[in-house]
Amino acid sequence: MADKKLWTKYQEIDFFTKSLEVASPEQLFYTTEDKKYYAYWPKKYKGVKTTLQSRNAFIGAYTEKWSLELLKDIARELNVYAVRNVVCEELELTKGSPADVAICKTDSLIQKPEDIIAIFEVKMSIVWNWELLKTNSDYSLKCLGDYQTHQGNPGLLRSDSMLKAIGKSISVRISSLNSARIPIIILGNTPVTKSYYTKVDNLKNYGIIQGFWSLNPSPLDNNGENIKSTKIEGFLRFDSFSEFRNNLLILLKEEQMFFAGMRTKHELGRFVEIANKEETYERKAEKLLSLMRD
DNA sequence: CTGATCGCCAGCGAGTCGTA
DNA sequence: TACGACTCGCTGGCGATCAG
Repeated sequence: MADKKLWTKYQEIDFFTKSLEVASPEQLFYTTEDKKYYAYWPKKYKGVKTTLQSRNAFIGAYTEKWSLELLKDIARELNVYAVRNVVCEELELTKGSPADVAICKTDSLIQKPEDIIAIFEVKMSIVWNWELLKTNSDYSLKCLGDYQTHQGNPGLLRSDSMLKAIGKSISVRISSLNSARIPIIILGNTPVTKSYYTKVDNLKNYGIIQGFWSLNPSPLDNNGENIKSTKIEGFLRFDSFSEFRNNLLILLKEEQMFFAGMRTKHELGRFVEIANKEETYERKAEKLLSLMRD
C-alpha cells in the first residue's frame, strides 16, 4: 500500500484552497493595515488587531475529515469502520458532544459500547502562518513561517485544549465500566508543551488516555528541534503513515489482550462493590481506577 | 524590560428544543 | 412543519503573571 501523507504544509494549502470556494478571504484571513491577508498575526506585528472567529468551524471540520480518511484505511484492514461524530449515550458521548472519530464494528452514527473499538479526539490547527496573494484574479499561498513566528498557539500547545481533551476523556472513562477497555487517543498536529510531558505519561499510566499523537512529522522549519516522544510515550510524533498505522494496530491488539486476560468478572464485581462505598461518582471512579491499577 | 506560559473570554456555526 | 431562542464546541487573541 502506498504510504499516505501525514500533516504537512500541503494540507494547509489544501484547507485554504477548498475553504476559499465556500468562504471569503475575510472569513479565513486577518487583514493587516496595509491590506495583506495573513493567517495569523506575525509576532512582531504592532498594528490594530482583530480576533478572527469565522475560520474556526472550517478548521474543525477539515481536520476531522482528514483524520477520518487516515483512519478509514486502517479500519478497513481490520474489517471495521471509521465513523465521524459517534454518539453513545452510555459513554456520555451525546449529540452535543460526540466522539470526533471512532473505530467501530458497524458504520452507524449511534453505537453501543461493545461495538466501539477506539475513540479519537481531534485537536488540530493551522500550524504555519500564510499570506494569501492575489495573482491575475487567482489566489496563491505563501508560507510566512512556522508557529514560532506568529502569535497564535496552535493545537496541543494550548493548555486549555489539553485540559479540554483530558476532561472529555475522563467524562467517558467515568461514565460506565464498558468504557474501560476502549482506548482513547488524542490526535494533534503540534507537539505538547514541556509542562505536559509528565502529565501525558501519567494519563497513559493510569489508563485514562492511551496517547497524544501528533501527525505532523516536522512542525518547525529549518529542522527546528521538536520532541519525538515523552519518556513512556504518552506523547508520540509520527513521521510516516506506516509508523502511525503500526502503533495503532499494536495498541488495538494490546487492548484486546488486556480485556481478555487481566481481570475476571469476579474481580471486577468486587472492585465495584468496594468503589461504590465512596460518596460521589467522582470518588467512586477514582477508587475503581486505583483498584484496577495494581 | 522581554519573552514565555496560562487560562479566560469572545464570536461563529451547527445542532437542539420548545412553541405555535 | 417552521422558526427563533438557546446551547455547545470550535478556535485563537489577550491580559495577568512569572522568570531571568
